[in-house]
Parts: sequence; structure tokens; C-alpha cells
Amino acid sequence: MPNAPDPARRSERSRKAILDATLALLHESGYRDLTVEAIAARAGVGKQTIYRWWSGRGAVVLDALAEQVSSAGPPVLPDSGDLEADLRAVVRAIVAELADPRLSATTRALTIETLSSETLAEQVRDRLLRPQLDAIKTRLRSARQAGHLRKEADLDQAVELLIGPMYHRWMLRTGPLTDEYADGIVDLAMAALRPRAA
Amino acid sequence: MPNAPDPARRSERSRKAILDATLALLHESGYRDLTVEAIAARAGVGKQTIYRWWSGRGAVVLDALAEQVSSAGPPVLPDSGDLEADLRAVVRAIVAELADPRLSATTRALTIETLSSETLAEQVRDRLLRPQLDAIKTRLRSARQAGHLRKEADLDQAVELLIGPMYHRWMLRTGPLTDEYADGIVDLAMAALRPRAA
Amino acid sequence: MPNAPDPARRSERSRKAILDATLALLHESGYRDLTVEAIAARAGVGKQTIYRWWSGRGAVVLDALAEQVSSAGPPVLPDSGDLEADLRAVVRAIVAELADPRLSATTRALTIETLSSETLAEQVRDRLLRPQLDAIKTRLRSARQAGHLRKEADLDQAVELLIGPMYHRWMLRTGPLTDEYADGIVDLAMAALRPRAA
Amino acid sequence: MPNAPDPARRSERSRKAILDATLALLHESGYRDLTVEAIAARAGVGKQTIYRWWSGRGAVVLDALAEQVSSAGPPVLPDSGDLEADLRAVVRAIVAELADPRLSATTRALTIETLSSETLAEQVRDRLLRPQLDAIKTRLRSARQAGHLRKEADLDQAVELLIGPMYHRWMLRTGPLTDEYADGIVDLAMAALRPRAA
DNA sequence: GGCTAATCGAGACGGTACGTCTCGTCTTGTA
DNA sequence: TACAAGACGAGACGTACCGTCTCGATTAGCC
Repeated sequence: MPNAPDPARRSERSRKAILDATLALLHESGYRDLTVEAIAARAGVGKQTIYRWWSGRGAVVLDALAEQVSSAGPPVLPDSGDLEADLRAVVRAIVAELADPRLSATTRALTIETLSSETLAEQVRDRLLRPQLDAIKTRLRSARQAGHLRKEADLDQAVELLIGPMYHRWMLRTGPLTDEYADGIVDLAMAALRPRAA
Repeated sequence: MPNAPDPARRSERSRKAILDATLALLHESGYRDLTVEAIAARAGVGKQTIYRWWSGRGAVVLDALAEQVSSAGPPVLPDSGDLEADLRAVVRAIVAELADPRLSATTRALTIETLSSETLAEQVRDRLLRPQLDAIKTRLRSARQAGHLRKEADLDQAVELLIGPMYHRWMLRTGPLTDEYADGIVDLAMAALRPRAA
Repeated sequence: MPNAPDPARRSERSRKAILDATLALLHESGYRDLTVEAIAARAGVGKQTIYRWWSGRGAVVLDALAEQVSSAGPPVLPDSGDLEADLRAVVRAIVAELADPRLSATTRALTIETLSSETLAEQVRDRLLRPQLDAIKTRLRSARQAGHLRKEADLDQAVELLIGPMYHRWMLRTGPLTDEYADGIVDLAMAALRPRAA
Repeated sequence: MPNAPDPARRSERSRKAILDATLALLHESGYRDLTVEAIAARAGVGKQTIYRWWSGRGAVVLDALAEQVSSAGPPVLPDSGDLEADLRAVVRAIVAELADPRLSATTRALTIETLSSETLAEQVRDRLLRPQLDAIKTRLRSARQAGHLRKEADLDQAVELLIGPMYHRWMLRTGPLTDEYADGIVDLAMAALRPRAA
């Protein structure tokens, strides 16, 4: 019988050490060279302690990143009243992160996990991405109420309209990831979403 | 000296067997369980024969999929004169493919490769994706000339506007992939790209 | 400080359970599969309770067997006056035990311990084997006094002459372990030990 | 299918390295600390290469020792015509080896294997011990023909009479292992085996 | 049509990491 | 504080593949 371990007795110190080691190794050597063995060694932890609480490398990475994100508190977009300016800011920020090979390495890793495991995909979506998307969605909702967006606009689709093209270009390297590009996206999205009789 | 092998003496039978085995295994067990060893065994081929002609698993998969795609000939979009209808058709087709887990397994494999190796990413982009994107781009160019699109529209960005949101939703499973969704994308894109004083 | 545990507070119930479980597992699955973990589980005891009072598996097994043996009281050989007959009886009995795979499993276990740890070897020798050897020695001493053995015979060596060949054959399976074999040993030993001018 | 490996393609260099490493580690750290992992590392060999050709640690050790023994050629006892002197020499030699903790470590390892696995026991007996025992047996046979032994003496039993007590004393450390002890054994054995009307 | 050199199938090799197992210690309530 | 329970650090286990390296046994293109 592989009896389930008792979470109440879990060592917080080990949990912390494992997630810290994971992030450290991720930054130092990238996802490709990240092994469970290396994490255990770096964390000063037995491998079994990792396998006891996680299903594998992917799950550990997810938790490590989720912890990192959630420690920053829920993301909120500024609401200056000027929707276009606010979106420009956030889209420029995301594009900048994707353009930085160092920062986007993590995103790359996560995306691979997302494509490889359905369960991890859910987790990534809900714990890492959703908060960011929701922040944008909230800003758009307020804009819609203020009449800066068509009343009938589907906010989820609107968010994807902003985010999707960016990720696509990033993944396939089909073009530069610059501020100009970011602004272009916002222009297009605004053109699509602005009330018709502007 | 590891003298380069002589392509003239390459066994076409082995090349075929390897690519076929790769596609078969990809469909049967997915990308995760696809190993060079398994390909060799399935193809009735020595491992060295694979490493002699390809740099590794990724390269083989790429070739296998490229062969599959190119055998269908270059994709062309219909040009009925009605841009919106034509786009609806193609976007619906792509959405349908992504919604089918069997068909999208291939895309999944490719996307992983794209994320894993810069050199493979280039190949994937140029040999597999570009033709599809170019087909759409060509249709959009003809529409722009016909005055159905803003004169100043950036066609690359326009293509990404159509494609990006779809892939994003597919990867993250953030929503349903239906005809209605496809139509919604086209609506938004048209709203963004249509000449202002329509 | 790893303060020594207080034997006064030791749980007799646990001690008993551990030794019983050890014997039970030894009979059921053999020495190879006998782990401290299994003993603890079977005895309904924490592993620490074992390690608190014993140095490891070997020590527990030793204690378990010693308890088993000592509960039977000190062994005594019959003294019928006919030395050869008495020896035949005891040697046949030992040979029979060694021939039975079930019974000799325990001896096997002990012998391994003996070979693995000097301290355990001492214990095994003194607590388990010595009583048996001494019983034979006592019988031989009485025979020597009765003039049935050479006066100058070294009794320890005499005991080994009886016991050693048997164990050797048992360990190496170099021949059958039968009553005839037992009798042959006694014949040889008697030939060696009988007063010359018989 | 775990197809059997092809012995014809076996690397003699690896085989040698593995057996050498095994002997070296055995002498340095003893059987207890001997792991397959350590052997592989020391031999500069992949673990799989060990598992490909041997069933586990025991089998490797056996082969290593067998190689060591067989490289010395088949053992032959001198036949000076004086049986007692010849036996004294060989028994003293064996006792000396058992008395040396360094040399007897090997014997200890083998004996443990013998006790742990029936299949290994057979191998140990036939490949390592039998040659030694047979050498003694041969000497005894020639002595019997020369009339120095009882005609009806069972040679196997005679060999065990010489060897058994020694091993017993060695295993259980029930007494000193000295030349005097060796001579005592020979005396006893001769007394048992000499023709009656000597 | 025979020669010869490279490719082929096969698979053994030195490695790395896997995920599991067991060890002996440490930790956490309970009595 | 001894106990039952079991998580922990450690590290060996035996397996799966990696990419490289021999092996004969086909091939192919040049004589």
C-alpha cells in the first residue's frame, strides 16, 4: 500500500529549500538542465522527499513559480482613466519580459510543461496566468462601463486579442518584440474594441 | 576525423522507414514517449543511421512532419471576393484542427520543439508554419488592394491578430474552440482592420 | 546529547512483540527479506523503539533466537554409558536439523551475522552455540574419565571434529546430510579419539 | 523483450576492469561496502555493462575471485611420500590464511554469498572450493593406495574431517588459529584414518 | 562484373537521470 | 519521557535512453 503521506507532518523547511533550489537552478542553468537529482542535492534534501510531495519535475517548477508569483500579491493594472495608455503600459511590459531571454526562459519551460501534461496545464493556467489575465480583464471591464469599449464586447476574447499575438510572435520568433510592436497591438485591439460611433 | 557522410549513398528506404516510424509512434504514444531508440527499433534501423543524418529526435520529428505537410502541396486560400467569409472558413478550419486532440498532437509536438531549440524553431517556422501564414497573408494583401482593409495595415500583424488568440486559447485551454469562437475572432479582426470610413 | 534510554521505563510488551515478530518473519520470509521496517510494522511498534534498544537487525535476530533457545533450558546430552550411541544420537539430530531447509534458515541467518560483525559473532558464539557445544563437551569429559577417550584428548578440538565437518558439508552442499553420514562422522571421530590400545 | 546480449561482442577490457575493480574494492573496504555503483565508477564503466553480464553484486564477486584463483592454475599438493608431513603443510597454510584478517575477508565474502543464494553457492563450491578439496583428495587417494590410509576410507569425508573443524573455528572464533592447532587437526585426522593395525 | 569503400542493421559501450527502496535518525503528537 | 507513527537525509538499487563506438554484411559507384 502506498499510503498517502500526511501533509500535517510535512517539513516546511524542506518545502522551502526545494522551491528555492528549483528557482536558483532555473536561473543558473535553465530548464533543460534542471533535474530532480540536482534540486535534491542543492536543497540538501533526499530525492524521496521531492517525490513524496510532487509528481515530478514539472510539478515542482510549477509550485516554485507559483510561490514566486503569489508572494508578489495579486497583480493590479493602473486605472488612469486613459484605457489606451494603461494597456500600452502593460503590453509593453509583457513584451519586454518576453524579449528578455533570461526572463522568458521560465515562461518557455512552463509552456513546454503545459503542452506535455494536461493536469499541469490546468495548474499553470489557474495559478500563474489567470491572475495576470484577470487583472487586464478587470481594467477592460471598468473601461466598458465607462463607455470606452463596445457594450457587447466579450472581455475574455478581448484579453486574448491583446495577449495572443504577442505570445505567438514570441514562440515562433516571427518578428521583433519591441515597444513599437506592443503599441501596434494596442492600436489594433483598440480599433477592434472601441465603440463604433466613436 | 568524423568525415561527413555521403548523401549520394544514403539509403532512401531507411530514410522513409525512419520518418514513417516517427509519425506512427507520434500518433500512438505521443511526443513524450518518442525516443530515438524506439524510432530505430520500429523502423528496423540502427541508431547510428538516425544520428548519421539527423542531429537528434527533434530534427527527425521536424522532417517527418515537414514531409507530411509538404506532400499536401502549398496551401492556398480561396479568394471569393468576400474577405470575411474567406477568413471565417480558414479560421474555422484551424480551430477545428486544434480542437481535435488527435490532429493537434502534431502541433503540440512541433510547438515543444520550437520552444526547446532555437535552430529547430527556425526550421519549424520557415518550413511548416510560414506557408500557412503566407497563404493568409496573400489573401489579406489582395483584400487590402481591393480596399477592404485599411491601406496602412501591417499584414504580418494582421495575420497574428487572427492566429495568435486561437493558439493562446488552445495552449492554455482557457475556453472552448468552436465555430462561434472562430467567427468571433474574425469579427474582431475585421473590426480592427476594416477601413475607418467604411 | 544522545542520552541513553532508561531501561527501567522500557516497555516489556514492545520488547516481546518485537522478538515475536522477528521470529515470525524469519520463518515466513527468511532472513533476506527481514527488515527493521517490517519487524516494526508487524510488531505494531515504532522503528525508533527498535533502534533505541538494539543496534540493528542482527542484534534483534540474535536476541530473538537467544530467547527462543534459552526458553528451552540448557541442553543436556544423555549419558547412557555408551559414548558412541550417545554421539550418534546428537549428531543425527543436528544433521537432521541442518537438512531441513526450514529449520536451518535460522542457522543460516545467524552464520551470516557471525561473518558480518565481530561483536555479533561473539554473542552468537557465547549465547547460542556455546551451550550446545558445552553439552557435548561435558559428555566427552565424562567419557574421558571413564577411559573411553584418550586421556590427552583436547575436548574442544574433539567437539570441533564432530561438528565442523557437518557444518562444512551443510554450507557448501558438498554431499548428502543423512543418518548414514552422521554415523560416518561419529565412526571417524571415535577412531580418532579412542584410546590407542583399544 | 529483454534479448540476451551477444557474448561475442563483449568487451574484454571492460570485463577485466570490472573484475579488477571488484577485487580492489573488496580489499580496500570489505564486502559490506561493496556496491555495484562503486564497482562501475572504479572500473570506469557504465552500470548497465555490469548488469548486462552479471545478475548482481554476488555474481561479480564470484567471478572476480574465481578469476583470481584460476589464474594461479590448478592447485596440486606435494607428494613427498610422507602423508602426515604433506597434510601438515597444507593445513598449516590454510589455517594461516584464515588467521590473516586481510586474506580471509575474501573467504568471508564468499561464505556470505554461499549462504544467501543457492545458485551462487553451487558456483562457489564448484569453481572455487572444489579444486582445493580435490587436490587434497588426490593426495589422500595416493596415500590410500600406498597403504597409509584405511582401504575403506571415504575420501570426501576424510577431506571434510581435515577442513571442517578449521572453518568452524574460524567462523565462530572459538579458539586460536595457529600452527599447533593445524598440527593437532592433522594428528586427529591421521588417528582416524590410519590403518588399524598400524 | 568485380573491387572497394561507405552505409547499413545491430547492439555493446560509458554515462546520466530516473523513480523506488531501505537504511538509521529526527520530529510530532499521545499516554 | 517512552511510545507509535512516519517524514526525513542519504544513497544504492536496477532501468531507460542518451549519443558514440565497434562489428560483419550488404550495397553502391568506379574501374
